[in-house]
Amino acid sequence: MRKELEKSYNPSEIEKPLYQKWCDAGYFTPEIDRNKKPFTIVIPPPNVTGQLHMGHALDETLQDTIIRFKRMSGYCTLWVPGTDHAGIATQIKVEENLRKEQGLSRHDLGREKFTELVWDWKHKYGHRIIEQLKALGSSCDWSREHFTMDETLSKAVRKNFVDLYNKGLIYRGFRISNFCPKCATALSDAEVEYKEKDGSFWHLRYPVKDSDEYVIVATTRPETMLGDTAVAVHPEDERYAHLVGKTLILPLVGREIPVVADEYVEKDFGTGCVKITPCHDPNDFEVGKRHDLEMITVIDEHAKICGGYKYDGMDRYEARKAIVADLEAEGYLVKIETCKHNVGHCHRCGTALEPLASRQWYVKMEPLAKEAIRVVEEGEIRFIPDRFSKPYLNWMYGIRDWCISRQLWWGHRIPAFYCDDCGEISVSETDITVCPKCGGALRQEEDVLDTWFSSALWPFSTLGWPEKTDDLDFFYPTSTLVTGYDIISFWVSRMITMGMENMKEKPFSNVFIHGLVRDAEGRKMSKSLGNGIDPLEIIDTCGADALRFALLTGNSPGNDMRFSPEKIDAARNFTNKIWNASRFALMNIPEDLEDTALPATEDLRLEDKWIISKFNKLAEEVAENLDKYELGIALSKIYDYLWNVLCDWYIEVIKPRLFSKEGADYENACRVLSYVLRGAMELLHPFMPFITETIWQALPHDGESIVIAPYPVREESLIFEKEEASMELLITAIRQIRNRRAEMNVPPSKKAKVIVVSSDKETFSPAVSAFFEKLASASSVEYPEAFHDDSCVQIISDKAIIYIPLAEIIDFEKEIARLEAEKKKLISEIERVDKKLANKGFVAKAPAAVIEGEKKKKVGYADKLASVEASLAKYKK
RNA sequence: GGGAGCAUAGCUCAGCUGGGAGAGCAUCUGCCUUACAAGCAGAGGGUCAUAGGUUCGAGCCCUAUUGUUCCCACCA
Repeated sequence: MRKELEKSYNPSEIEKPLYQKWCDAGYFTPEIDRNKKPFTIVIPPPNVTGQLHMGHALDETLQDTIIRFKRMSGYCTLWVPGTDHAGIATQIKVEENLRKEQGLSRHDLGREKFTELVWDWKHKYGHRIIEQLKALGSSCDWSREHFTMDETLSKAVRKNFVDLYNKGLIYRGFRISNFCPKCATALSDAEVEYKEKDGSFWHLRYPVKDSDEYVIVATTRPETMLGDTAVAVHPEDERYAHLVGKTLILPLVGREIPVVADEYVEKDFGTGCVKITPCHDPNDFEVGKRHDLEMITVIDEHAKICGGYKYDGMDRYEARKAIVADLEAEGYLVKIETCKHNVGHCHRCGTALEPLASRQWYVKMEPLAKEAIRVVEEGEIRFIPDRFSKPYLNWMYGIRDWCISRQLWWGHRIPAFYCDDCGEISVSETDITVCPKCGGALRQEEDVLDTWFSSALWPFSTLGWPEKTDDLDFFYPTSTLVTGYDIISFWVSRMITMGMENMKEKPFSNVFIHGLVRDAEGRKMSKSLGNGIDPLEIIDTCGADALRFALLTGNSPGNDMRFSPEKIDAARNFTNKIWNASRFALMNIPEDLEDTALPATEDLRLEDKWIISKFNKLAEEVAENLDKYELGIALSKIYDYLWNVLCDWYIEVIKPRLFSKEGADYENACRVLSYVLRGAMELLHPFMPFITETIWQALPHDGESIVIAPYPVREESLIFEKEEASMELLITAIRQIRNRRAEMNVPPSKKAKVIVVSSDKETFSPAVSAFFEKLASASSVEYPEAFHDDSCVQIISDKAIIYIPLAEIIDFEKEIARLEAEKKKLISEIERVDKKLANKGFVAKAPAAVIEGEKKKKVGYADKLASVEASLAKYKK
C-alpha cells in the first residue's frame, strides 16, 4: 500500500515506529543460509552504563551503513550487538554514586553487596545505550545481543584462562606494575597515559660508611629513598670504580646499602650515580634482581608511606615534603633543579600512577604475538587505511607481558584457587572447593580480570564459543571490524591474538579504522570541557538520518573529523530537499501507478535516457566506493545526483510533462521519475535508512521493505552514452544563457526569443524547445541553418551558437571586450594543446586515450574560436 | 629517542591506481519561477606549505626543509 507523504518531514514521528517494524519483521535477524555468503560485524561493545556520544554515533553509523549495503547486496548479514561490563569505569561510577547518595564506600558494603549493586546499575542503565543504538537506526540482530558478563561469555572467559594457564601462557608473577592509587588496582601498560609535567630534580648526598666520602644521587621522587637498597654506578665509570662494593649509609633511615655496578646506569646522565628502589621503579626492580638486592616496599596501593617509618600513613606528596625537609635539615640535600618529566596517569581517572612491586597475573604475550604478526604481515587481516598496520606491528613486535589482574570487584573473578595447606594453585573452569593435591580447603583468587580479557574473545564468544555452534561455524571469521584508532592496542591486537590462539583463524578480515569526532575547534569532545554535542539531541530535532549524514559526509577513513552545528544544518537541508522532491513527485505520479517497470526504450525521451543512464553509472560507482570503504565519497556522489542532477535538472525539465497530467508522455515521465527516485532511495538507504524507507514505501515499489530490497547495480542496457552527451550539451547551453542574462541583469520574468544555430541537429531540435522555455526564459526557440543579427546577444556554447534579441540592453563595447577576452583565452588554450601535441615524448608515451582527448579538445577550441572571431568581426563593423 | 598523520578557496574538508583543481558552509548579485527561502539562478575566490628530484606530464611518486597534530618508548 502506498501512502501519501506528510507536508513536512517529521523524523521523530516516523523513525521509532519504522524501526520497530523492521525489528518485528526480522530483517536484522539472519537465518543461516548456506547458499549465501556470510557478512558479519561484531559491534565494539559500548560500556553498559554509558551514554551514546558522538564517537559511538560515528562508529555505529559506519557499521550500519556497511551492513545495510551488504544486506541489500545479497549477503547473509549479521551484526552482533552487545555491551561491555567495563570493569574500572563502571565500578568507579557506582562507587561515586554510592558515596554521593549514601556516603558509603564499597568496603562498607562488602564484595557481595557491592557487586549486587553494580548489577542493579547494569539492569537499570544497560538498556539505555541499547535504546540509543536503536534510535540511530542500527540494524543489529537483537536476538543475539550479548554482555561480556553473560553466562556464556563468562564460560568463554574461564575456558580461555584455563587453557592459557595450562599451556603456561598465563602465570602469576612478582614484578613492578603500574598502580592507580585512586582505583586501587594494578593496570596494564596500555592503560597508562604519559603526560609531561614540571617537576624537580632533588640531588641527595649519601655518605660512604666509615669514610668522609659520599656520592650524590638525583631523583624526581625523593620519597622513594626510604626503599633504596643500593646505589648503582656504571661498571666502567672510573670516577666511582673504587666505591663499587663499598657500603653507604642511607640518610634518615640509617640502612646500610651497597654500591653496585650495573650497565643500566648511563655515565653521562646526572651524577652517574643512581639510587636503586627495587619495589618502586621498573628499572630498579631489574637491577635489584640482577644484584640480589633486598626488596623493600615503602609505598602502598593507596600511595601512602608504609613499612615502619615515621612517615607511615602520609600521602606520597605529603611525605615528599616532609622527607625533603628532613634531608635538608640534616644536610643531605645538595640542590634542587627544575625539570620536565613524563608521569604515567591512569587513563580512566587521570590520577598519577605509582609503580609498585606486587604479585599479579600475566599473559605471556610473545608466543601469542607470532601468529598475530603473521596474519597482518601476510595480508590475511587488512587495516583500512593500511598505515594503521604499522603501529599495530610495532606494538606486537615490542609486546610485553599483559598484566590481567585487577584489584576490583566488578568483573570476571580469576578462576584460580589457592590451597593454604599445601600452597598449590589450581585453576578450573568450574568453581572448586577442595584442593586436588592435598584435599585441603581452597579459596578463590580475589582479583578480577582486565575488562579487555573478555572483549578479546568477543568475535567468537558472542557466536557461541567454546560451544561449536552453527553461528560460529557460519559467521566466523567475521568480515569487518569497525573501530577507532585509539583502541588498536587495547582491543584489536588482543582480539587478533586470542582469535588466532583459540580459533586458529583470524577473527576478522578487515579492520576499518576511523578517527575521532572533535568539536568545531578541533578539540576532543569531553564532558569536562562541555564542548560535546549530544547526538541524541540531534536525533530528536533533526532525525537520525541527518545525524548520520553529518557524520558520514566528508569523512575519510582513519582521519579525525570536526563536527559543528553547520554540518547538521547542511544535513537537515538535504533531508528536507529529498523530502520535498519526493513529495512533489508523488503529487504528480498517479496513485494507481503500481508498476515499477520502465517504459520501453523507444518510448524514452532524451532526458529520460540521460537520467536513467546517469543513475546506472552512479549505482556502479557507489558500490565501488563502498567496497573500498570510501563511505564519504559514495554519499557525496548520491547527494550530488539527487540534488544537482535529479532535482535541479530532470525534475525541472519534465515539469511540463508532469503538469500535462495525461498521455503516454506524462505516464512515461512518471515511470522514469519513480524509477530514478526509488533507485536513489535504495542507493541512499544504507546511509539514511529512515527517510529512504518512508519515501520508498510511498513510491511504486516491489517487495515489502527497502531494507531487504536489492541494491541497485549497473544495467548495461540502460546506459545511453549518446543521449547523455546530448543532454550535457543542452545543459551547458542553458547555463550559458542564464549566465549571460544574469550578467546583463535581465530578470527571469523578461522572456526573449532564443535562436540556436548548430550542426548537431539531433541535440538541438524542436523537441527540446521546452527546455529553453522552462529553464532559460525563452519565449520561443528557433533552429535556423544560419543566422546573424547585430542586435542580438551572441552566446558561443559547445557545438552551438545562440542568439538572443535583447538589443536594448546590449552594451556593445562590453560585448566586444568580453569576446576579445574569450578569444585570448581560446588562443592560449590552443597553444597549450599544440605544444603538448608537438611534444614527441608526450605523443610517444602518453596513453592513446589521453592524446585523443587532447586532439578533441583542440577541435572544440578551434570551432569556438572561429565563432568568436566571426562575431567579433561583425560587431566591429 | 622511534613512528605516523596533516599542510589544497575566508572556514571545514574531499581529491581512489600521476593526464587541465572540487564540495559544503561563508561572501557578493538577482529571484516569492504553482516541491522546497532549510529554496532557485548566477558570480567571485586557490603559485595545492617551501626547495629540489623522477616523468612527456606532479596536488598525487621520491628526497630534504618548515609548521602542526597524534601514537609509542621513556634516563634515575
